[in-house]
Amino acid sequence: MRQIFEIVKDNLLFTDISFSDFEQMLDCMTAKVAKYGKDEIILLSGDTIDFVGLVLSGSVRIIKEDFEGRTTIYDEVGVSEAFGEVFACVEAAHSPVTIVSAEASEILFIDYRKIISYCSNACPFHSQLIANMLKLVARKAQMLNQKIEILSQRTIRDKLMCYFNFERGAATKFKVPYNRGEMADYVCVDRSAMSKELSKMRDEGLIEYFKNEFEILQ
Amino acid sequence: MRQIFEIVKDNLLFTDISFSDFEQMLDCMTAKVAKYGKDEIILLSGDTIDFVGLVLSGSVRIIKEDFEGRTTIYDEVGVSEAFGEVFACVEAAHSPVTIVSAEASEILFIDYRKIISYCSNACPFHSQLIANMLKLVARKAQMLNQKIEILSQRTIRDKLMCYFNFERGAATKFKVPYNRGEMADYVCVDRSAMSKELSKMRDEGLIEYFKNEFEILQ
DNA sequence: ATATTTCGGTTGCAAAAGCAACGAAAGGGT
DNA sequence: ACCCTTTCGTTGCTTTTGCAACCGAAATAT
Repeated sequence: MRQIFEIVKDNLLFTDISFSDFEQMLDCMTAKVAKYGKDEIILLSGDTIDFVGLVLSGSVRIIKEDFEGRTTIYDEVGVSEAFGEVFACVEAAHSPVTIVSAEASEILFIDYRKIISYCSNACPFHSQLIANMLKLVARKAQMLNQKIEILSQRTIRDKLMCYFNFERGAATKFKVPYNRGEMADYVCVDRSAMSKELSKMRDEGLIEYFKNEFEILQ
Repeated sequence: MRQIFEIVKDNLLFTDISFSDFEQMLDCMTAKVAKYGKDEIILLSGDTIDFVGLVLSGSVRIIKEDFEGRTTIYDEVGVSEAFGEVFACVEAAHSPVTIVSAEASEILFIDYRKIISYCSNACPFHSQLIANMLKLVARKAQMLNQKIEILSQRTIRDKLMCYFNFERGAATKFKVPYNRGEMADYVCVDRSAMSKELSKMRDEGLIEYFKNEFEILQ
């Protein structure tokens, strides 16, 4: 329990929530932990989603499978990060996305309704929790905006540079959580075309890379 | 005042807020109404954004200007709808987007901080307001997801069909709020290429259209 | 160690998209 | 009514992208 708290306490959802609050919360919220192996499906597109998931170890991916087998990677969610908040909050009957574990992972599930509705025990931290949830969802919306900015670029090169700029932050060297095929799915272009473009960019002295490590050369 | 309430009361932000609550709110929230002519800039990218805007009449657009003059239309916001919530909620120092009036418009601005922080008057509706705000932002995030789905399509035709499917709902005939150039900016493709594709789709008996009115055939 | 699968770069070709320019039609203002 | 601007379809051309296939290297399993 203490371990779990140590992992998730930095998440926006638990801002100003103490350990004792947390203990009480999990009690009154029918939270549960589940383990998944690599590439296991956590939630299938079309299922109802009424929980918020918190990654305790490993990582999960939000993906969408095209009716013709093509998959788009929406996002990757790492340790202490949350997923499912948005769909839970709009109380969408059916999830438009599928969620899979990208590696062996442990997930803490919290019933969404218990977060947003005041419980009968009148826990004093509920209003704090809702305010936190607001921040969390807003942050997610901001991430989605970034993704839109990437996808609105017209050429593969521009998409890549835009993505790299978000990923790098202030650093010039950075790692991406995807291999080539996955990165192509993330920026929604053909893998071989992307590979071609990356080579060209390296030839022109724009970037340098090795495996999933990239460097922007000024 | 009553007029304003009649316009915005259907917005998610005011679910379960009565008129008397609303009156009290605007008092304690330093809300103000402003008028804009067509194509006036309401907020310039880079400015700080600490308000939620509610469209009382007309409509506004969320756009992003590329450093090389190209503009992308993120979204169009009509009467009784809100904008700015996301950026206000993440307390982003600088807005990544520009907001312009698409036509003559009246906007109600509400100070964001006054919404999310409990005011000294201990207004009883504040917690309701925060819960509403959560729904609002989650809804916005869902819209962004739809936009990503559109942009993740590889061909112009697929982008258009995806967009049309969101716009049409259950109907086969529907109007879009954009002219051709704007629609091209919205789905992030070249206008002439889009025009070409629309003609082809009409030739193939897929769709029919006249001005900004479209119809999906069978 | 060897077999098998995954990964990633490359190539050639076909399809799609972007770009620039043109012109007709529609719309708005004086 | 006339002029000027905006809108939108069209065309020819160039560039970019997608696609399928291949191959060697690396990773993983047997």
